[in-house]
Amino acid sequence: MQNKRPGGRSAAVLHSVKLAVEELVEERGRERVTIPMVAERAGVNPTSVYRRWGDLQTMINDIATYRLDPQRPIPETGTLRADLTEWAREIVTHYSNPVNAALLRGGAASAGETESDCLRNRRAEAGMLVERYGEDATVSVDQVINHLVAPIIYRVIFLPWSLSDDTAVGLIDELFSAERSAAS
Amino acid sequence: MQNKRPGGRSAAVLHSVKLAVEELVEERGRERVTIPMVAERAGVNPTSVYRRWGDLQTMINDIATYRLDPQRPIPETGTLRADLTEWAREIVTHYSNPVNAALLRGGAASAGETESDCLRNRRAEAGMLVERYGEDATVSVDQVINHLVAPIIYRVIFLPWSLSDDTAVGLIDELFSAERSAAS
DNA sequence: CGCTAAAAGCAACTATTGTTGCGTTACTAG
DNA sequence: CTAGTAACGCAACAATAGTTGCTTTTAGCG
Repeated sequence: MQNKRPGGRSAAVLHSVKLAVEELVEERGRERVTIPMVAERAGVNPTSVYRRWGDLQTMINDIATYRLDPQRPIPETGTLRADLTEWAREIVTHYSNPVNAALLRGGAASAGETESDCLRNRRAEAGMLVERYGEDATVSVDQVINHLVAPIIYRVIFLPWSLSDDTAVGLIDELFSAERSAAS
Repeated sequence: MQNKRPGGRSAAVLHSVKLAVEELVEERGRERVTIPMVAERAGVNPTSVYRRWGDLQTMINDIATYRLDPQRPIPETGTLRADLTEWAREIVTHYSNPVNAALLRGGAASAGETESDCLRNRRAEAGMLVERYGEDATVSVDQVINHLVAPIIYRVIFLPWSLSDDTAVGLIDELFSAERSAAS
């Protein structure tokens, strides 16, 4: 994706490839998408795609990783609980979009092997949120991963129909219910 | 996989294909395994594979689904907590094997689209365990999914190095810690 | 502007994947 | 044991994926 000419034609190509990947992954599932297909849909020469990304794996992962903008503002309401609630709702909303869900499932397939992991940014954000409150934090990062992130992601991947708007708040309620100690 | 001649040569083919898939998925990750590759490794004609399963997706999913025998005995110790502990340890152990982890990641990729979901059996077992104790159950199936299954599966897929022998007991401790009410 | 080189396009090619028709093997029912 | 047929193997073929060398366009910079 790094590119010494980020503007003009390159940008246009990138944009249309992105769009094509998203459409195709949603339509057919990641497993049934190929580079020639993407190139045709994007109105771009397959060679350009091969040369920029090398293979499908890399390309889709790359596109998936940056779909939820890592630069976006992170909730900052004053309490950890409210921050996490806001943040979790955002994630649920994001993955309620079938495109994003499909990209996540694709990312899961290559999670063990490649460097790029499409949830890396999410975990970094969780860390920031908790650490912001230092000693006052009543839950640990591990607890956030285990009982907030994991259930959401699990459901997105395997039980997408079980997600609803209040999935996030339900999980938060449980997470904070017992004012549990921060041991993992 | 249904086959009107389950014995003899067919069985041998099935067995060697299974083995080949497991080896290759572990070696190269599911995304980089192809049917011709599997056939060659198995010492079988590619045509046989194409005719039996149709495509890679179906084949791998089929093989992954039955790797943790659905017929195996389910823990029955007398208390829900002990049963779940035993059961969760089994799952962690199972997925600590890189072959199984790789197959799971593969299954995730096609979870949204196909009928066959390689965790279906796991969820059925969770239901059985909890329902066995009826009203006495202090945790709900949903809680087991959210706070026991989900964290394990999430870590298998995205953070395999973070799994250890006591991951299961840690999660069980948290699940039962507050004698939480069985609301989800 | 006008250079320079990075990135895109094109075309010919190779390699791999997937299909089909047909002969062969060998499982299973009787 | 035998007949019937399901599943396998083989070979030729078709379709698709990926590579390479070269030309054309054009972003970025003085």
